[in-house]
Amino acid sequence: MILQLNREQKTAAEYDGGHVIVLAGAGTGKTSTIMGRAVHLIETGVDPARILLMTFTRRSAKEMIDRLSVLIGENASLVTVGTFHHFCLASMRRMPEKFGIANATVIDRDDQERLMKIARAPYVEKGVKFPNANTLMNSYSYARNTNQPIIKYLEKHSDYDKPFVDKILRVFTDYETRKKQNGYLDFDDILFLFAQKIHADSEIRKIIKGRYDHVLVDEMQDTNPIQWMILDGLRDPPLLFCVGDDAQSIYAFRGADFRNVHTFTKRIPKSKVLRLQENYRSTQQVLDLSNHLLSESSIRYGKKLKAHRGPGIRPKVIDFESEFDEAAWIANDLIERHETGQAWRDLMILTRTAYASRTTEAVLIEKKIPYVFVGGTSLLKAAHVKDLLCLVRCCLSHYDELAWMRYLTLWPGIGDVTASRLVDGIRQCSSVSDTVDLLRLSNLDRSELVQGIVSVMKRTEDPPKAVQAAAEFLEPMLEKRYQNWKQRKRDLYLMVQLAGRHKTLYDYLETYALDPVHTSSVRRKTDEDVVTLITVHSAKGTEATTCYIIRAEPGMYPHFRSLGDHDEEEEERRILYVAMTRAKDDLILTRTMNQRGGSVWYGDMSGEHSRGGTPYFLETVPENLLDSEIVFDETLENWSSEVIR
DNA sequence: GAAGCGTTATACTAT
DNA sequence: ATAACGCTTC
Repeated sequence: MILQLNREQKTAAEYDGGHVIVLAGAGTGKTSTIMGRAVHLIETGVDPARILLMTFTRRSAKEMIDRLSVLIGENASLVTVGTFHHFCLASMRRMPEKFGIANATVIDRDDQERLMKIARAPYVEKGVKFPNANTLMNSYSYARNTNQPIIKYLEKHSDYDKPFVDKILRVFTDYETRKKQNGYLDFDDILFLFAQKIHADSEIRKIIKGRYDHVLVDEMQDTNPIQWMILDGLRDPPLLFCVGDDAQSIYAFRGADFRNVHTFTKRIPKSKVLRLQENYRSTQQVLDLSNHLLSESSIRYGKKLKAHRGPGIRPKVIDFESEFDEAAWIANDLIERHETGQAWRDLMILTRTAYASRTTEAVLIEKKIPYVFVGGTSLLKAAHVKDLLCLVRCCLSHYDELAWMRYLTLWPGIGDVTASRLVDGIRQCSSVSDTVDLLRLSNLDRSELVQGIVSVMKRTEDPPKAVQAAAEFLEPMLEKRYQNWKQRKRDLYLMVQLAGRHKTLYDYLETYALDPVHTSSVRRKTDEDVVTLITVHSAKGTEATTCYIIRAEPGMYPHFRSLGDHDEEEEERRILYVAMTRAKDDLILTRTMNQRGGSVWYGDMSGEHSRGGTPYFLETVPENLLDSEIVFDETLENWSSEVIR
């Protein structure tokens, strides 16, 4: 297959004057240019194994791999492609002793939060407000990703007094201690440890740098300071080829700063800026609306997307009384379009939050419209799958506190208190078989509890057998616990199947901690003709002929939680911009009169005012850019809230 | 009084 | 799906 590149893209792909940043607007062929770069390098004699390609999301990593293998065949598998986290962890696993991670277990966001909850518990007093585990985790993670002392962050981003800040700092210290005791590695540790070593240890730096000649980076605008440190440590001799768009920076909550792409040439000596400006994806009217949105910002993005494809159809906004009406209308519209010849896969529904799409999803199911949900909860986060995996984890280590807590509390009669007492004992053991003896001797009248452990332990050498044993053992108990057991049971046996792809249980658990499998993506084949229901964050880099942006009402864009913080409000603008620029031909925004919208959150009642200027992004759109329509519910079927349950 | 359990309100984005 | 809270049980 041949890659068609325009002049701008070709210049970028074939640039050979050193480090380079390519500023590429939405739809200007970013991915194609990166692909073009890789192909060009290989054609001019670069060993594919000496190319490293880093992305931010698993989704784009997968897309890169797929496209690369179409373009260059077998050579594609020699190129290192992955997310920053994936690359760092894999590099560290190649020399685990040097990084001190020989026995470490990677924990996901869910486990981090549980651990934080445990660390937080002793500091909670009745009647005294204290940030919840999720909030604490966010602050802590943000501070680490931006490489600043947590105390500095708290002083700047909160109005807590000193004793309160001290208390929070103690929680974080406890969290660190517990993490170390358990041998856990959280997502931030993966980047942090790697960044630290590559800077502090010249021997390690030499080894890792020595593996590559070229480092290609996608979505550069989403790099946070730690990721910058990593790139900094990887360059010279490897050359950087970074691609990004300031207007599409939507990961500030993870420490990214869109200004990074502007300061690139200052930070990296002898580097160059190239631009891609021609949009191939959308029609001009879609871009006019998107351009307008950016033009109202206080930030100058210096960007005006020009369509290569001509004027097209004007975007429209439709108002509904309720989210049920909205969902019903969308379902009807999808069916209509499908009947008139559009493939399901050409239709995409974009949502600001996973939660806000619940109603729409329910109607898609009800109307039997085939769809995939991308973003939000993964299979691995589902309670019953966690139950299964915690039993497997217990069998691998007696000091995995989180796994033991979960497994023990599954049993009737064992709550948090009893479980944590038992865990204290278990952690004193020297092995899992020791633990089995301990549990046998303890005066619990729960001898079945031990049977599960023993039965999985016998099979630890054979991952699918071990996972199957765990599933069979837990089934009777979980069946009573969960309502829609038939569906959930399938997930468990899916996990058994997946175990077949791994040689060891350690490998199995680590793979899915970093790359959680999403229910929908496993249940459906990738090329199936289905509608995509997707969070805007996950949708970056994708496109569809017809796009619906649902719940595009006040309170969503900008999201009400960002109100009052100018930078956050502007990030919300970029989120809507990303959503709009996904559409090729048809852009449809839908709104509801939901509680969160209207004056409640923007007006006097809540007391919250936007200080950033524009309170709601679609308030001030000129008529010639956006058609508008109101749909009353007589025209739709009535949807009761019972449908949702 | 401690421990477990059921009820109710509430929910942003992702490696 | 989970946190916080009040209620029941031992």
